Amino acid sequence: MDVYEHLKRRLVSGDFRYAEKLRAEVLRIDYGCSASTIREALLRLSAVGLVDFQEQRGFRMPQYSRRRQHEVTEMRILLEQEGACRSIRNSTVDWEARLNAAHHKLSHIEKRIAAKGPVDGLPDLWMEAELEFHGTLLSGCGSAVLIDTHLMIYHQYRQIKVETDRRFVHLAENIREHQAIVDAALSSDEAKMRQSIVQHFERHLFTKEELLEEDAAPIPA
Amino acid sequence: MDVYEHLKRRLVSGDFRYAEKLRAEVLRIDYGCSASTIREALLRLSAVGLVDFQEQRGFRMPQYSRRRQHEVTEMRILLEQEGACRSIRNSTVDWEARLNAAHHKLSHIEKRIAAKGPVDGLPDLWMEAELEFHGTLLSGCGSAVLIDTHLMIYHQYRQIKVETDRRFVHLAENIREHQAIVDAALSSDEAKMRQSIVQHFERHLFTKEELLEEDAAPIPA
DNA sequence: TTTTATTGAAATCTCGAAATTATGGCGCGA
DNA sequence: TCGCGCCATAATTTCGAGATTTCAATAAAA
Repeated sequence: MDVYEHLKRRLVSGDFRYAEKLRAEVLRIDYGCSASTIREALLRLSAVGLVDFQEQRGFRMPQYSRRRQHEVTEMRILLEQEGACRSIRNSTVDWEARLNAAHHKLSHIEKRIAAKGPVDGLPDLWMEAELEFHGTLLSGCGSAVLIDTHLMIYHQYRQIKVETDRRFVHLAENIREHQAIVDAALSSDEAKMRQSIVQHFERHLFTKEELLEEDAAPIPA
Repeated sequence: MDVYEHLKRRLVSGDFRYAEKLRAEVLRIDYGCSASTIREALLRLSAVGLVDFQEQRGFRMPQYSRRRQHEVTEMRILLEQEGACRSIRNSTVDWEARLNAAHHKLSHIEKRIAAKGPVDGLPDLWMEAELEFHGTLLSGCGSAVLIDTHLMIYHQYRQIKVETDRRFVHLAENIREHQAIVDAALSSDEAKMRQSIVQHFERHLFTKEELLEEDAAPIPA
């Protein structure tokens, strides 16, 4: 079993609570390996921002913070706008087809959740399909560096938003917003793409006041 | 001694040649510690893109590639434009002063190099001052995530460009370009800032043809 | 000659124990 | 009662040896 990949999955799937301590000696039991192997995975995860690491004080799931959610969301906007617009500029029929397919799969799952609620393995399927959709959006941009950087930020975002996203509060809006992104792609309209991406994310940004409020006293998710 | 930080420094300072193998058992001698400790540092460095890691095949200094230089440069343009413009929007006297100071230090070193050549510890001083300058540029942007992401990309850029940058081929242009960035900052002119940043980097971008040429046959730095 | 097997050496990875450092409880003195 | 230092316990980090895998050189076969 690949400890690194599996721990990463758990970190962005809400298996750990915010600020929860991650003890190698405890986690080793789940994987039947030594603590060193777990430590190795945790160190790598800390380098990509999914684990908080302090020397001599061990590892933790990151603390939730509005400011961090705000900044990571801003970063997603920046990177997805750039990547999507470059994909449009390089636009191929293949890319459009793949984006359409990814959107079709995603919206199918979203509609099932809208009908039945988040049952079965639907939340996991949704997470997978959502990543696939946003990944496909950038897949035509022509820059592996941009794609990798975005993937890193995407996982940080997922980790911050698991708890709320798993409740699927904004399902109807999400469906509309994803559709708007596909429309912009198919009409090769960069301005519309930029606008659609902002609209998709702006509800997860905070106002200056909300951020300052947090500085005064920590606020749970 | 902090193995991680020291190895990082060596990786971006040209201590290793492109694609050179990094053997933990060899490096341990430099640091007087066990191979596991080196391995740990190398794994973390691989997570931030400064070391190539392949399972069961060990660690390497990354291979040079035009495409990678092109993509990382594009990424720096994107992130520094965004960060610098946000710094301008939040502009404070303090930020302007710090940018001015960082630029003053940098251009002082650059002028000494222009006069005497890259002697003494000047290249190291230059590297430090250049990072300080570009870091200060973003320091007022208000986003730790943007700053951290930029820093990661900055180090990747440095690693790719050490060999050429240490020869200080474009010193005169660099001085002018840094000055243009400071001017844009002091006049709070976002459009001019974006333009100055592009001008500072565009000579490190490649044409489509140059990139395709590399795809046919690998090309050394 | 070219390709495939074999085999020994070298590199990598995993492990559990030892060394180091933090943490929390208790007594002492203010 | 409160603060401070000390000690026992627990957690983290380092280490070197053993197990596994890769690499390279040579031999065998096509």
